[in-house]
Amino acid sequence: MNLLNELRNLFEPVLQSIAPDAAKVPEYAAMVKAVADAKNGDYQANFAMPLAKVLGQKPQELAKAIVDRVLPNEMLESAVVAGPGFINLKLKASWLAEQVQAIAGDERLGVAPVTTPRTFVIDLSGPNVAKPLHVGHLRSTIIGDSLVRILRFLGHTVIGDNHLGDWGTQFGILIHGYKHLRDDAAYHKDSVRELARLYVLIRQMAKASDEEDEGTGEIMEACRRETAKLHAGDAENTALWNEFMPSCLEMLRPIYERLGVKIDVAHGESFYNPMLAGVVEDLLNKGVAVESNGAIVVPNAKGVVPKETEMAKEEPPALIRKRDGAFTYTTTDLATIRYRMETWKPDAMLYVVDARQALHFKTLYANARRWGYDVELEHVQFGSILGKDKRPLKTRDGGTIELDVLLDEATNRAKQKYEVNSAERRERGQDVPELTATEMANLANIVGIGAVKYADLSNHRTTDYIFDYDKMLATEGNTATYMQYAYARCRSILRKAEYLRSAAKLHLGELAERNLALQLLKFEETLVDAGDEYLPHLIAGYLWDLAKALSTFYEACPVLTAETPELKASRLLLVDLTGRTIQHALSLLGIQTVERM
RNA sequence: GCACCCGUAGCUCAAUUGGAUAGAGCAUCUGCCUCCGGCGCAGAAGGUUAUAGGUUCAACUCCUAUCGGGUGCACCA
Repeated sequence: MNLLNELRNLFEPVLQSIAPDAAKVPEYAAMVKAVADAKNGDYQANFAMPLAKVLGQKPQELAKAIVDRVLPNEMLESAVVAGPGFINLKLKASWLAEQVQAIAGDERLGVAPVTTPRTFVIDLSGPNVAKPLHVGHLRSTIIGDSLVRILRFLGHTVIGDNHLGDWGTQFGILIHGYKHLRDDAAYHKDSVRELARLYVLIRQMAKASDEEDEGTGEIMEACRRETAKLHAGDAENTALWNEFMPSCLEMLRPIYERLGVKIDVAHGESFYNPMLAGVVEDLLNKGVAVESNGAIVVPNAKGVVPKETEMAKEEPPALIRKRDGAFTYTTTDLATIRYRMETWKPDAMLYVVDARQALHFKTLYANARRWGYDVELEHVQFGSILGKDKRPLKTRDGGTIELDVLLDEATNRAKQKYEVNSAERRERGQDVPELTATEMANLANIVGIGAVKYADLSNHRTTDYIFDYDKMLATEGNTATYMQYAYARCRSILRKAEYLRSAAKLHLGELAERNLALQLLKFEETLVDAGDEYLPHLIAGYLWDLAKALSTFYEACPVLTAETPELKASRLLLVDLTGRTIQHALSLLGIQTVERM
C-alpha cells in the first residue's frame, strides 16, 4: 500500500489537463508529499505554485480549482488550500481503516514488489583476510548488509559480494612468520590459531624494531619480499598461500555469524589476479590506456598524462601497471567490473566504501565507462566512526579496535543493563522472568549488537558519527533497545488475549489509533525512498515515528480492557500489525527482536 | 598548491532532496505508577541553520566569496 502513489494518481488526470507541458506532469505529481507539520493534515500537494507561475494565474485560485475537481473522493476527508497555494490533504479514517485491514492480512505488510526489478551487485565489507575485522569494516558490513536486505525485499535481484583483500602484504607476513617462527605442534593442532598468533607476533616485532614509521624496517622488508615472490609465482609461496587460505577464511567466519551477515559471494583480489594481464592488454588495444615512464596508465579526465613535476597540481592518471610490472588495485577493480558484468549483467553496482576513497571511485567509474561499460556505478559512501574526542575511534593507546572486542563490550553492557533493570522491576513488584544463562547470552547478543547496528544505521550514511556505548544502549530515545522494547510490549499483549487476525474488524475512533494506522501505511513509501537513495537511516527514522505512535496509543487506548469485544479486537489488530512492522523494519536493518526482555 | 566533504538548540542527530512557524533524543524544568511491561507517557524551555551577498512565489537545501573543521592527491590497497 503506497499512499503517496494513490494520491499522486488521484491528481494526475487533473494535472494532465492543466499543465502546458505534459512531460512535466510526473514532476508535478511528485510534489505530493507527507506534510511537514501534522496539524496541516496527512499529505500536502505543492504543485499549484509552480504551475500557477507557468500559467500566469494566482496560485490560490488555481489550487482551489484543482481541489474542486478531485472532491468529493472516497479517500479524502478534506482538501483545503492554505498559505501561498498549498493543498492540505486529510484522509478519511474509514478509508485508512480499510487499507490497514488489508495489509494486516498480507505477509509483506502491504509492500508490493517493484514493477521493474533490477539486478544489483553490492560490494561490501571487504576485509583483509589473515587480519581480524576492525571498526573500519563495521560500516561497510552493516550498511551493505542492510542495503542487500532492503533491495531484495523490494523485489530486486541482489548479489552481495565480499571483495576480499587476499593477495597483499598480509600473506607475506604469514609466510615469513611460518617459515621462521612457527610452532609446528600448534600449527598442526589448530592452524587458524597459530596463523593468527604469527600475524600478531610479526606485527608486534615490526612495530618494536622500527624507528618511526611502521613498515620501514627489516622485518617488513622480508615480508614484502615474500609477497613479491608469491606474486611472481614462486612455487613454495604459492603452495603456502593455498594452504593458508582456508584457515584465513575460517578466521573470518565467526564474526560474520555474530553479526548475522551473510554475503553471497567472496571473490577476492586473488580471484581476479589471473585476469589482470588481459585487462591491461585490452585497455591498451582499445586505446584507453597508454605507456608513461615505463608504467601503463589511463589518462586523467582531461585526457592527458601530466608530467611528474605537475602531478601535484593536475589530476593524476590511473595507474594500472607499475614500472616493475606489478598491477594495482585499479587494475583489479577494473577486472572486477568486467567479471561482474559478464557474470551477472547487473543494472547497478554499489560500492559500500568509506568516503575517503571518493576520488578513486570517481576515476574508476569514469575509466570503466571509457572502457565501454554502461551501467550504474555508485559509490555508496559513508563517514567515519569517531571517538568522543571527535578523532577516529581508537583504543586508549592509539591502536585499532577489533570488531570482536567492540561487540563484546556492547553485549556485556547490554547484559549489565538488563540485570539492573530487572532488579528495579522486581522491586516494583513486577513479574520478571528468570533467564537461563543461554537465554541471557542470547538476549545480550541481540540487544548489544542491535544497539551497535542501530546507532550506525540511524545516522545519515554520509556523515561522521560519534560512537558512544551509553547512548546506543540507552532505553530512552531513538535506539534499537526502544524498538525492541516496543515490540516486546506488543507481544506481551497478544500473549494475554484471544485474538484471531482474520476475524478482527478495524475501527479508528481515537486520534492515537488513527495516527498509528497512518504510520503503518507509510511503510512502503519509506522503503521505496530508502531503496532509491540507498539510505537505511530513513527506515530507522520511520521506526522511531512508529514506535512513538505506538507508545502514545498504548497510553491512550486500553487494549485488553477495551469497552467492547469489537473495540478490543480492533485494537489487537493494530498491536499485532505494529509488532510485525517493527520486527520487519528492524530485520531490514539486520536487527533481531525478542519476545520478552 | 589543487580537489572533495562538513559547519543546524548546551550535547548527539534529523529535516521527505527547493516548501508553510527548521524538528527529535539526551541534559534542564512541570506533571502522570490501585491501570495491558514506567526500559513508559504528557508538557515547558532552548535557533539570526558559521558569516556576507545572490538566484525565486519559496533557501538549512542551489550559486559566489570569506572564516572554521576534516579528508584525499599514480609505482600502498
